[in-house]
Amino acid sequence: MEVKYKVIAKEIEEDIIAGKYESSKKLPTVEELMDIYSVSRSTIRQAIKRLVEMGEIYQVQGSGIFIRQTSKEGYINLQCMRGLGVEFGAERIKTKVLELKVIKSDEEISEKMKCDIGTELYYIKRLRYIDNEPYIVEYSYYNKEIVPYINTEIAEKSIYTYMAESLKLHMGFADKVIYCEPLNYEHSNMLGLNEGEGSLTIEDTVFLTNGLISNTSKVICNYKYAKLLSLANFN
Amino acid sequence: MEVKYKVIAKEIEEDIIAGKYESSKKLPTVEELMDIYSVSRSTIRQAIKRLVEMGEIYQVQGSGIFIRQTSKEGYINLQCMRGLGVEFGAERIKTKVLELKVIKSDEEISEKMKCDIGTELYYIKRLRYIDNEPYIVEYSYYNKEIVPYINTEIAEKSIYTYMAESLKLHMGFADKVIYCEPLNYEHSNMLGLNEGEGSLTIEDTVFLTNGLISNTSKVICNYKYAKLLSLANFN
DNA sequence: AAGTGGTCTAGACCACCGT
DNA sequence: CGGTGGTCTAGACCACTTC
Repeated sequence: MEVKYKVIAKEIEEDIIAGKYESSKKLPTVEELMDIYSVSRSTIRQAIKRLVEMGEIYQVQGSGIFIRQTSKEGYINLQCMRGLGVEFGAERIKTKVLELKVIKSDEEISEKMKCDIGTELYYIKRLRYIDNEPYIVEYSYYNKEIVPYINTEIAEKSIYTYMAESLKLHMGFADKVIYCEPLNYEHSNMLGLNEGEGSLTIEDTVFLTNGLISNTSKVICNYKYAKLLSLANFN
Repeated sequence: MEVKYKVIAKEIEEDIIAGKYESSKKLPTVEELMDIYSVSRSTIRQAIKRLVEMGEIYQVQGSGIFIRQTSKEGYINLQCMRGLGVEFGAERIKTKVLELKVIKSDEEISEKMKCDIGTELYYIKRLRYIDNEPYIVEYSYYNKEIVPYINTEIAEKSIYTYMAESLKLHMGFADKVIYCEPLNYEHSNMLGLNEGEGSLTIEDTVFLTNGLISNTSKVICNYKYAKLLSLANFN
């Protein structure tokens, strides 16, 4: 994170959040930013590109760099994986670990996680609350060769934070499949809804930067509270 | 689209689809690609970056560029806006235009489209089928100052194609909010489902490259057929 | 140690927007 | 036409993986 363009992107982002450009909705020009940060054009453009991808700003050729005024409040951001705690603030999220055990991968999971059948996996079932309302039911599998140890205490907090900060794993990217499925009896009970009502469901496959799959999850969301946000581009 | 890095990205993508790297799952090195296309390092890196964003490949520092083996078959891709016809093939999609008229923007829509109250808008309601199964109900509003003319014939095909190719509009990016909502009586009938069942719903706001909003839509999807795909990154 | 991707520089020229 | 972003080049050095 100590590379220049990431630091500059972060500083610009903080300026935006602090309201520095609130009046004009416009950032300094690329040239001005080069002067401000004493770096080359391409470094500025890398920083800007990062902010464009994060949905903070957009660029108009010949005109300038403008602030993108999309409220991200209350939405689960699909572009950038951070975990619920980071997204909403750890104090709003409570987690109950319902099951946590080591299992051996069967054919179906091996297919998804591209691992051998019989590979040891952590299987974790959690119920997570937001502002004390049942929010999601989550089933997840972690490859024990990559994540050698998880206990209840860790699973009650953020497993992603644990993986990144304690295990120093480099998480790279994730595939997410999103669909709607009728709730079964158990899940409807857990979420305080009725059987047969819809659920917003997300299936995640998480890859390390080296391309290995660390975990897969199925997340069943309470449709009353869960809203996702995605920022698309035309190509 | 005639810029070098986009052309190169397209060629590499076609090679991938054609199965050129199927055995190794690995692309040539950046250096080799520079030679192959006779361009500079940064042009190759721009092309590669584009393919990374599209979820085609991933890079591992010190190791190489690898093919990302995610099946995109049958999913609506959230990253890149193309319209259903392009996504699934125009022959699989049929569209029935249920309503098409010019209205004046009220407070609620003006808020969403950041236009003045009273601005003329096209209001279009469509039912779209995939493989002859009812797939989505769509309500959309187009700013008439930007899209001055739409008729039923156009709305039966792809409005996006019309905007890009006939009107030469430069579509830039879009916000998408995704949630699940119980179907009302009318929509359940239209989709051949039961009232109260869930629906996967997407609210789109589409921006031109200059930051103006051309249209907003609410798309109610048949949960039995609609699956979305999103590719996330850790930052 | 060799190979390969990641960051950064300095500079040139092009394309588009607004006055 | 001046201002501003978009593309491209050539080259240097760093960081990580692999052997």
